[in-house]
Formats: sequence, C-alpha cells, structure tokens
Amino acid sequence: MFSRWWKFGRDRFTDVDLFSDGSESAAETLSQAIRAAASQEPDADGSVLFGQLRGTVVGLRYYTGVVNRGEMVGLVREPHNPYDKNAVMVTNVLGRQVGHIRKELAAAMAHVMDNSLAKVEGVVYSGTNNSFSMPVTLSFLGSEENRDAVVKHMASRGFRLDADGGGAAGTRSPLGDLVFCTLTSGVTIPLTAEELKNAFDNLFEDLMESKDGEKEAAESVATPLLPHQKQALSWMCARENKDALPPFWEKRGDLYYNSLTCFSAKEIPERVRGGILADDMGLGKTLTTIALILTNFHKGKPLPVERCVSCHVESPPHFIQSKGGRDRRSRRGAGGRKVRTNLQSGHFSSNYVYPAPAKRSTNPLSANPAKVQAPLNLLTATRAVDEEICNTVCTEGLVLLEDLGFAAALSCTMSETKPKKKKAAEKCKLKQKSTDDLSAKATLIVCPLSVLSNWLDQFEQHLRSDVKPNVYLYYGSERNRSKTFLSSQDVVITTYNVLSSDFGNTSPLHGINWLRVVLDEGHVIRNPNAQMSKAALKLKAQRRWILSAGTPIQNSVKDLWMLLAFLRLKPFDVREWWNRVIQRPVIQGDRAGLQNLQTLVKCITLRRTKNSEVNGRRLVSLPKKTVYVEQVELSAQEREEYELARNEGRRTIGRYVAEGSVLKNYADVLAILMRLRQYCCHPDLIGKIAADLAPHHHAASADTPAELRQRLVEKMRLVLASGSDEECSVCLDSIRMPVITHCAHVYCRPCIAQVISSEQKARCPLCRSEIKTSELVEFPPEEMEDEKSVESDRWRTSSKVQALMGNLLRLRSEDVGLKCLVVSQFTRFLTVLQTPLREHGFSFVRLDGTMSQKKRTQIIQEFQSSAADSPRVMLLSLKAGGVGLNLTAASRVFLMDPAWNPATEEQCIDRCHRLGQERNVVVTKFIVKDSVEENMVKIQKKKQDLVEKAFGSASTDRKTSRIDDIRALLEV
DNA sequence: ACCGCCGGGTGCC
DNA sequence: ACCGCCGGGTGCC
Repeated sequence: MFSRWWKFGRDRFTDVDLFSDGSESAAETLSQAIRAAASQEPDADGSVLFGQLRGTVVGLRYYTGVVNRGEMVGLVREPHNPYDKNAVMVTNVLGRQVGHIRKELAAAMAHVMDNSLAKVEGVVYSGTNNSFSMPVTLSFLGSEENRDAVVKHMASRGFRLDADGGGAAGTRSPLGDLVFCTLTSGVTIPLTAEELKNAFDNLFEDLMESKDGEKEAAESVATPLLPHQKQALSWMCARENKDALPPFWEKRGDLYYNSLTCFSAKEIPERVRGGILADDMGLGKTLTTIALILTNFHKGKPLPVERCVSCHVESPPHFIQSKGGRDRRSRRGAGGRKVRTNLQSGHFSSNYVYPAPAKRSTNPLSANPAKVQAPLNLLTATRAVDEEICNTVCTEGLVLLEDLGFAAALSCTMSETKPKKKKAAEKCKLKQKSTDDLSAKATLIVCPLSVLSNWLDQFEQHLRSDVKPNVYLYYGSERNRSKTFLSSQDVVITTYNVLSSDFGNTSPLHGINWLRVVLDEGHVIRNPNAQMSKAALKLKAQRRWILSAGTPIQNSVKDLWMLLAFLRLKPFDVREWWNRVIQRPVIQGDRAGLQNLQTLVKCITLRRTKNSEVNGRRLVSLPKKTVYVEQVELSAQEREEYELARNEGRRTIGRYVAEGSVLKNYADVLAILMRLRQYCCHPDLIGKIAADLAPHHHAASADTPAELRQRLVEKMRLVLASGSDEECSVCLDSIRMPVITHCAHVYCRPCIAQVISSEQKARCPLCRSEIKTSELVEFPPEEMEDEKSVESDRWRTSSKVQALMGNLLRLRSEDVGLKCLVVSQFTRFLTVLQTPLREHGFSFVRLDGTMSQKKRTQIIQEFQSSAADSPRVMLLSLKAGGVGLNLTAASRVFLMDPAWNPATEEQCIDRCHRLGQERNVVVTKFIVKDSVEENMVKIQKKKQDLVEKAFGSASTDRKTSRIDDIRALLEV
C-alpha cells in the first residue's frame, strides 16, 4: 500500500472538497484558464535542464486541491494577484489550486517565467508533516542560450540551481527516475534516432486490440459485416460502454491513481468513450461506424428507428399534453426562441409545429397551448429542458411523451412502446439519478467535403430499406440552424469547413450535447492552431471517435496531442502534461516515455492494414493491382516546341537562381514548369494565360489597379493549377474559395478573413506584409474559362492523346463492359480529351473540382451504375475528390500526367482499388520520354526514399524544398 | 505552526 | 523599561 497522505487532516476540508458546488465551479473556471494558458505552451523541443531547486508551496489550507507524494504539479503565474504581482500559483493535475510558491522564490521565478527564459516544472517528491506548506522540487528547462541568464538571476536572489535536484536525490520516487533519467546522468541509454524512428513507425502497426470478440450489427444494418468489421464493432461498443479506466489509471483502495503523474482522486477520472479507428482505406470504416451508430445507442441497446411498411419520410409526431408545460418551457433560453423565429420566417415545413414561449401574447402559437406537437425528441435540446419537461409530465400524469431513456430500453419496433407507458413515467424519476446522460441522442459526423456524399450513400446502401433514421446534412447556406432540430436527429453530417465557419459565431453545433461525435479523416485536425481543430475541440459529446485512413500522425509525436486532446484523454488534454510526461521524454529518447506512449496509443486505437490477418486469413482480399508506365514519344513538331520552351525556361530560372530571387518569383517559376508539363500533354493546354505572363513581369512594377488585379488573378490561377498540391497555410487543408493577397499569397477566403479580423493590423502569415480584406483578390465571376478555345473545330491531337485513345479502343474491342478512369491534373486536358472520346462513341462523364456536391453525387452514381448504357469512361481531375470517393466500377486507370506528390496518385488509384472492386486493376501512367515528366518521376522516387530514411526532419519548408525540386527538374 | 513573527503586558527573587 | 522575558494571537499570495 502506498503511503497516502492528505494535506488536510481535518474532515471539514475534505467535505468542502467533495461537496461544495461553489468550489467546484471555481475550479472549473480555473482549470479552463489553465487550459487556455497551456494551449499556448510551446513544444519546447530543444529544451535542456538548467537545474533544479527545492522550494516551498505555502497557503495549502486555503485551497482544495490535493497532491500525492511524487505527483507533478503545475505552476501558473498570477500577474494580477492583488497581494503580489509576482505570485506563482501551484495546481494539481486536474487544475485545482493547491497553493502558492513562497513569495521570495516566486519573486525570483516571476522574472524567469514572464520573460520565457525557462519553463519551470514542479514535482512534489516528499510529503509534509503539516497542513500549511510542503516542499516542491522545481526544474528549470529552456534553451541553452538562456541558461546563464536564468542561473544568474536565480543566484542573485539567493537561489542556487542544482544539477541533482537540490538535494532531492535521496528521496526521489520512481517517477523522478522516469521523467528525469535522460535529463540527469545517463542512467539508461537513450534511444538512438534510428530506434526512435522505428518505434514511431510501428506505433500504429497492427493494433488489433480486440482479438477476443466479434459483434453482430443491429438488424437494421442490411450489409453483413466481415469478420474484421465485427471485431471493430465489438471493440467500439466496448470502448463506448465499458467503464474501463483510461490508460495509467488504476484503483487503489478508495482512490483512483494515475501512475504517470501520480495524481490520485476520489472521483473516478472521466473515461474516454471512443478512440481512434485507423484501419487502412477500404477496410470499411464507414460501414463499421454506421453499424456502431445503429447498434450501440443508450445502454448498449440498438438505435430505435422507424420501421414502416409503405416506407417514407418523417417519424410520426409524438404528443405532449401539458397545461403547465408551456410556462416551464417559456423559461427556455435562446434555443426555444430561435425555433420560433425560424418558424415565423417560414424555414420549417409545416409538418412540425414547435412549442413556443408563452409570455408574448402576440405569439400565434400560444393561443392553443394545450396541444403541442413535436417530432421525436424535439424537446431535448438540453438536458435541463428535457428533465423539466419530464418532471412536468410525470407529476401531472399526462404521459404521452416518448422519453429517450425509455426509447433506449426498447427494441426497435415502435408498436411495442404503447403498452409500457407507466414504465416511462418510472423511468423519468430514475433518470435523474442515473449517471449517464440520456438526453443526448444525435451523432455528429464531421468529414471533408469530398466524402460527404459517400456517407449519405453508405447510409442508404447499408441499411435495410424499411429503416429510416433521421439523417440530416448540415451543409449549404439553407441549412437548418435550429439546435432543437439538430439535436433531435439521429445523425447530422457536416464538413470541417462548416464546423469552423460556424465556430465563433453562434454555432448551433457547439450548443448541442451530442451522443457521439465522429471525425472522419480525423488527422486533418492535427494542427492545434488551425481554426477547425479548435472548433472540433469545443464540441460537446459523450463519445468521441476519430476515423483515420492509416496512421493518423505524419511526422512526429507532436501530431498525436491534438487527437488525444479531442478524445479528452485525461490528463493529456492539457498540453503541459502531455509535454512533460510523453512528448519531451520521447523526443529525448527516453525508453520509458516511449513505452508509455505505446501503451497510450494501444489503449485507444484499433488499426488493421490491408495485409493484417485474422486467424491466418487476410482481412480483405483485394484483386491484384498492376501499374505500368507507358512511355510516350513526342512527334517531331511537338519536340521542337518543347525544346524551345525548355531552353527559355532554363535561362529564366537560371537567372533567378543566380540572383537568389527564386522564392520571390515562385509563381513565375511554377508557370514555366507548368508550361513544359502542359506541352507534354497537349499544346492547346498552354492558353493565352501562360503566354501572357512573361517571366520578367513583377508585381512590384507600377500599373493600374485593374492590371494589378488581373495579374494577381493569373498568379493565383497558376499557383492553384500547378498541381503542386497547394495548401492554405492557415488551415493546412486544400484551398477552398481561394483569394490572393497583394503580396501574392493564396489562402482560403474564410481562413484569411479570420486572420485579418482577429488582429488590429493584420499581416500575411507567410511574408508578414500588411494585408487588408479590401485588398483580397478572388476569381472574377465570369471565370469559367473560355473552354471554347479548345473545342472541336480547331481541335488537334497530341502524342499523349493518341496513346490514350489507342489503349481505350483496344480495351473496348476486348471487353465492352470495361470502365476506365482517365485522370489528369489539368481540367483543360480533360476538356481536350472529350473531343476524341465523343468522336469514337465513348459514353463518358466528367468529375472535377468545380462541380457542386449535388452534381458530383449524381455523376458518381451514374458512373457506378451497372446499366448497359452507363458511362464507360470517367474524366477525373486528380484533385477533385481527395480520399474517400468510391469508383469501384472502374478497373482501369490512366494517369495522364505525373503529380508532384506520389501519394496523390496512390489515393486516386485507391478510389477504384478498394473494397468492392471485383476485377484486377490495371494502372497505366503516361510519361513523355526525355521530358520534365521523367525528371518528376525521378524526384518522386528520391522523395520517397528520403521520407523513408529521415524521421522528424520532414519539417523543412515546403516551398524551399520544392524549389530544390524545380532546380533539379530543369537541371540548373 | 510541536514553528517564527508581532505586539502588549510586565518587570528582583 | 530607550531593555529582556513571558505568553497569546496569529499565519499564502
């Protein structure tokens, strides 16, 4: 039994600690403040230990926070403390205040902390024999250049920084060894960079936690699950339902103890209901998640969904009759009133009548309060409201409400509900005591726009046709923003962009207590500074899931924090504890730290690869995939034009390199390369745009605003069309609604608008030039290209077109039913290809980034159809979909031009080489011989090797490294 | 706090 | 009595 000590011997303090609501809410706001401060905490990767010293925590008796022997404590500056502006507050892992650092020491530390000369961390190694103060060991960490200043400053105040922990060595607990072994003398041999990289690569390999169980989906799921999907379902249900403690927590007697921070508490730590499902693409994460939603509602029961014979539309209304109800409901906050507003402005279909506040007699609805009609769970916007109504109903005995808890206890069919109304009333009373919050009902799915339609399809596809859960697509300007409405759905689907643009305004999504939030492609929130990451963190939910194709981390252990924070994995959702306990030890090669990280990840992640096996059998057997490279020879005339352009480009770029102005002329350099790549495909791709943009033009040269605007538009077009996979530096995602600044950097409009509005004097995140909203330039509305210029009458062929058509004609003669994807980065090339396709009688569809979501869905459906007259060819723009698109009807892929990023090509191929593909897949990559394309392929290979070798060093500036690519490409 | 510090009461033994 | 000594009140920042 570990020696447990409480700093309060007297019971009254314990009582205060446990039962005082006041202190609870104070602690809540305090921990929020700490969390806010901690989110700004830098990674402090290169920090070294300056030394340690022993200090004293005083004033323990005034606060409720408790600390155990060996526990880490937080140190928070309190510059506004009315008694001492140097005050340093001490908190425990939960953020509860423990005391203060004694003022003399605090005065010395304040200077160090306020000037960020060092980060100070505290650990309480030994107990105290009184209830007024206790010793604390403080470690000062920072970058080497500040060491002297810190040591001197502390010394001048009479505090000597010791290398060995200020005499704490003798009393060091095992935790001290664990955290500091690499900081002090080499007790253990640190991991080599190589070992670390390997360990890190394998972090997400084959985390098949749930070998033990399989679970069948609810009967409303029509598609039979594969064995590995049943495993996943079983694991996910267990993660949601079981009361297992989070990793590193254990029960010790009456207390819950965290073995990493040594924190212990009487209250059970908040459990992580959810985790990371990181299966490889094609293993059916979407289906599994749908199965989870349908199978695991409250208390492990399936989601009650409507069964109807002549199946259509909404669930039947559920009635509430209550005389007192309206008065109570009138106390509702904005939610209720908002509904009314929407109702009055006619946004709702007349199927629904909403309860409304009764206080205003002008409200037409209050005229007849006796009978209020609402769809299922309309009144459960907040738990308070729910219970209020519940109470009303129970006490007055007018029970006609389908209570959620009640519904949960039933099997799916509604017909059974009627005889059990008395139980519903009992349930009402019970519910208040239950720890589970049953008011939450809806699952929110957040995904990239590209997979939005996929989710809808899959709900349609995998459910029994007579089962209609309420699935609402929260997207588009007409979206229904009513919280009451949204929280009454079974499933709400939205995109990261909608989520982050709603965030900051009065986001209904953030006002709802979700049953479950699912982040699809969840690795997109890895940057904690990005707006959409912040928005995701603020969602309220009982269960949280991250779906991720493959390992959700890219470069380093840092990427993991955001995921753990989203999952609310205590205590690591506060950055400081993550840094101290996991990130710094791992980066510094601490084996124990790595071990802890592995344990952590293993507990919350399920990941299988396409190659994983269950009982010696592959999870899924995908058909074979073969990739061919077909070399294309340019005709004599094409070669001549190409060489001309190449020589000119070499000269220009050579000059830029000599001047050192490559970065400044980035767009021009891309333009030159682009032109060469376009020549490789088809001469008509080089529109007047590229020709106009002579490389000697500079944005700096004075010209009319119209000219400037025009040139900025051209630059933006080039940057976006370059196929170089530009991402917005604010949200780190692909650029949507592009705008270009006067300093010629391209961002998403909402992202940069946010930046500008958040600062007095906004600066470009890339070059720090001053920027204004009024100076953002976007594409003119008539932008839709003069496609005519490449249309039929003046049409000519090219070697690459010939190569493709040869293949297509041959394939058609072999197999009429065969479907092909024809992929290019240049939408104009797709347009060029339409002519010969039409000429040879191919039926085809086209999918590119300019299409609306609705149109996309329609086209994909058309292409996927097995009807005899369905399209044989899809012209696909490489960047049109991103991951997730399902194009399994095709089994041949033609990649018309190489991409900078080989992963983009892989993703594209995987759209048809995935679960559901029944034929062998053959991929043909066209590469023009002796051209920029061949060099691009070489660079692709080199890059891949580099990525495989280097670990953590991939953070080199993307643009600089691309300029090295460019130099290599042109051999300058 | 079984401390230190403060300030009032007190004053040979 | 401009001290010492005693004992009660008191105590984070």
